[in-house]
Amino acid sequence: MFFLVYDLTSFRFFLYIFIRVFGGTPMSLKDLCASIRMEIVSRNFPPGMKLSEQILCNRWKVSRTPIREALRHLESEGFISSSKHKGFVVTSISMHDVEQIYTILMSLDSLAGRLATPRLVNETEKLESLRTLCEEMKALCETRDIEGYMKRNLEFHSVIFRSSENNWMINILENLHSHTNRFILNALYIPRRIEKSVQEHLDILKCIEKGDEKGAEKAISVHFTRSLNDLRAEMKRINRSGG
Amino acid sequence: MFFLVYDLTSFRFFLYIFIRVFGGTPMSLKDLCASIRMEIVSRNFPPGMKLSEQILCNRWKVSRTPIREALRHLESEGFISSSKHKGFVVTSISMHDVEQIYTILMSLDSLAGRLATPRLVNETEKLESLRTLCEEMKALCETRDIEGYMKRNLEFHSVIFRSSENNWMINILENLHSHTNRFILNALYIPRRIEKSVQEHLDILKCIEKGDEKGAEKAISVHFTRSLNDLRAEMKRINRSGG
DNA sequence: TCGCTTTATTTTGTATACAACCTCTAAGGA
DNA sequence: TCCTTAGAGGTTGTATACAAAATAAAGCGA
Repeated sequence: MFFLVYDLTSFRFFLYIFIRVFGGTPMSLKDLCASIRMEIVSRNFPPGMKLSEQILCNRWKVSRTPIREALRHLESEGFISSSKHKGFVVTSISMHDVEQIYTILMSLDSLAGRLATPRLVNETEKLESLRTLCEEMKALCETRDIEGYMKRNLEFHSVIFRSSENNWMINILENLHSHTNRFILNALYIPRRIEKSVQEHLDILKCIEKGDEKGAEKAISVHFTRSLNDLRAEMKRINRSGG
Repeated sequence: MFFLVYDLTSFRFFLYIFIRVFGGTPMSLKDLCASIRMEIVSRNFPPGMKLSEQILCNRWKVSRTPIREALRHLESEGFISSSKHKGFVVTSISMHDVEQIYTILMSLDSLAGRLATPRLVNETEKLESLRTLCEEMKALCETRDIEGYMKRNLEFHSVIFRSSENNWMINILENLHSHTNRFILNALYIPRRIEKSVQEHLDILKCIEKGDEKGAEKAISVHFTRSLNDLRAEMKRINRSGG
């Protein structure tokens, strides 16, 4: 069936998927890493879960050697931890971690925004995608599709910091964002918060469109400060109702 | 000989060293990683060097499995890169990378300094070690012991950012600093620069002693900005005399 | 001598085998 | 009944074997 769509530019992609689905060739280490990481970030592999090598082997139809290499990689990214002769466990991410990460994001993400602004001003294509993401967020906010909203939110910030053209910063931010995402999806982001968040994204975009570096920096910093504050309040509320 | 010191609480430690020195048991993965990383940071394994698995196996007397796991770890730390069926190569660090890293350090290291200041004010022990490091730097600056100076310099900043008690930040900064160190040792840090640098460290320390968070943040930011500027100038000078 | 092709050797990628260790269970004694 | 402990079973850590790919080398023709 896949072989009929010859005229698609994405033919190679479909072929790739075909091969993956029917298990023709083993996955590359990078794919393997990405797959396991996705399971963790999506909380399919929840915090504290023991990752048995044998089970992972069966699931991805490879031997323990590549599995272990992938796990070591994820370990240094902070998604899992290992202890000798006891194996790998998915790390848990606490509010304490989120506070620490947000402290970094307030500083780094806004710096990335400042660096990205002059590079984004003339990139009509990327500006357009930022606008689209804002509109989608607005719509998803009204239909209360939190999952979809969070995805766009991450994408919005990614587009900006990737334009900073500072690869060291990009790597750090991608890693940190994936960790916060891991927590936030769990904490069921407060619907009330989202309306304000949409407006903050529009403020950021407005600054970037004007080429106002300092403004963008400030707007991003404010956005993360407020997000953290609201997250703190929400955690308190959950803890009160829970205890 | 080691077996006679039964009454020492550190008996197990000596036994450990004994075993290490005479190669009785294989190294732990962590040790292996640290060893290879040290070789890279110290430029014993220079940028561009092909890391043959077999040679590393012979050197550390372990099989390819733990070597590969260690290499994968160093890969995700950015010290080496790999491509399929071609193996591992020590990454090169360019002035471009250093510019990017310093951009991050200006922001993150000063943030860490701000967070660390209130925690350091009452830690007389750590303040004392910072003072000692400053004095040692001054002395090593006069005897023109660049290597020794750089070691104290890194230690000085490490003591500060480790006191931030933000583990995510500490991990990031440790990694970034080890990369800059890799470059700076190569570039033969300018002797003229060092006098100014000593003074800047004293300024930072003074702010911390006073508990002046904002002052410490600013001083660290200034320090890194100037360091980068001087490094830029030095690179230009080298390139001129080289070309 | 140079350049191309084909073969041989080396090196990496993956699977498997074995050893070391952990954990759970159950038997035995108090 | 509870605690301790020996042992079986299972999991991880490391070494090795084999397959696949890349590099080096030899052969061959111009």
